Amino acid sequence: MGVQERKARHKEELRQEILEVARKLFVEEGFKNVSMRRIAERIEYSPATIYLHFKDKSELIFELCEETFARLVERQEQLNERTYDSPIDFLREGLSGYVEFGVAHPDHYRVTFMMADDEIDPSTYQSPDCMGMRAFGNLRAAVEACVQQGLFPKQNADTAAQALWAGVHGLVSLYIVMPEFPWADRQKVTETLISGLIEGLQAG
Amino acid sequence: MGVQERKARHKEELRQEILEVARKLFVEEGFKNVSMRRIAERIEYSPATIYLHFKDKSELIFELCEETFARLVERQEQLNERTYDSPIDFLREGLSGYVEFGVAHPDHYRVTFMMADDEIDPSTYQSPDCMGMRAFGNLRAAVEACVQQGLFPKQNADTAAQALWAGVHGLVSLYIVMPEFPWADRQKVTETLISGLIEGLQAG
DNA sequence: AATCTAAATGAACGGTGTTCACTATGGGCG
DNA sequence: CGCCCATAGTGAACACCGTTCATTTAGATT
Repeated sequence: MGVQERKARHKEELRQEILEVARKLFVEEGFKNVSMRRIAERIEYSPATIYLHFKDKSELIFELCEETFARLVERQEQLNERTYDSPIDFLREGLSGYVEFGVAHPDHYRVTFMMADDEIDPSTYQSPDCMGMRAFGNLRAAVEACVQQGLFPKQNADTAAQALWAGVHGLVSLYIVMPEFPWADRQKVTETLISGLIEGLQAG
Repeated sequence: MGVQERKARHKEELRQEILEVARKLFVEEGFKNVSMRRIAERIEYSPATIYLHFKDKSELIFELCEETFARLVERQEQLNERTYDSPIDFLREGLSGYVEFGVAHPDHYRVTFMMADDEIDPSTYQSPDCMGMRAFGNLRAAVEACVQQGLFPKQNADTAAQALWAGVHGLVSLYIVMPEFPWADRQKVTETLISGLIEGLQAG
């Protein structure tokens, strides 16, 4: 009965090859230029074959994004293992890490958090246990810690977390969409937004 | 020579009819579902005719966005005519107006500030005198006033304006892309971000 | 050798933006 | 009036896209 296993292995290999080729196309030429036909050409199978392994294009790209966002989540959880003078330092670290990550993986970020429901399927990309949402969850937890220690007086954890998220998301998405904009100094802008918001939340 | 004028008028009428039909399709069915062929069908001309009036689809949609963003700019400039106790009140008004506007015109906002360069042409959408950029310019001016009056100590106007812009842009774009997200309370989140940031900038 | 199963595909469907050689219309002029 | 020419308009094509499905192919089982 080793035959079935070999077949299954073979199938999994092809699946991985599809992902590999798609990943390469995706990071090198962006979402728009990844087409099922081009992937098919590169793996030397017909386009229809891809549909034996993935429901549709959205699902395929989703896996690539999950893969990449998993690295952000991992990094966030590594941060968790260090100790900090204050939960605010931890939060700050998480926020700037988020921005760095987004800028480093613009296409993955775009697909995950900047695409309309007619291009991607929100029910998969925004499900509570997908990596993008888990990344936000970690951020929320960091805010929760601050609230619990009374560092963000009069703040609700959810509200504060969402405001902070919007802030860093705004940075990332503008950096991605407007690389030619005459930014004052990205580092400084990022710092100003993060520190500004945190101080504002502390002031209450 | 009234003939040429009549012809020119007729041409302008057709141009306006194209825009009108496109606008209707655009707000009712979103960017993705506005196709040159569907516009052509509705104006009862062939698709090729549209290209006698617009360079390409991007330019056509751009005009619609300009039109709409012009209303934001206008509103901002009306704000300018009132007087405020503090330039901070004026700034706050501008920021919440920006968010309201974005949420009210999600498709126009998406095209103007959330699309990649392979879908739209940044050199037109991000030119310094397009309405989107003028809207930011007004915001920047409001920040400048705060800086000049020493209300944002140790802050550079550009850096602060860009941070604030990123903040409100983040709100708008997340609201647009994730309408199903369990927002705490959009009003409160918006308030938290705007007030938080402003207080942070005041604290310096 | 015949049969069954799963993988793979060719060809099509219905769409997209865009271009271009061509036709048709109607005003200007001899 | 009839001819000419500019301009408006178009049909058909190009080169793509995602997706589906009836059909073929290949390989293992009986």
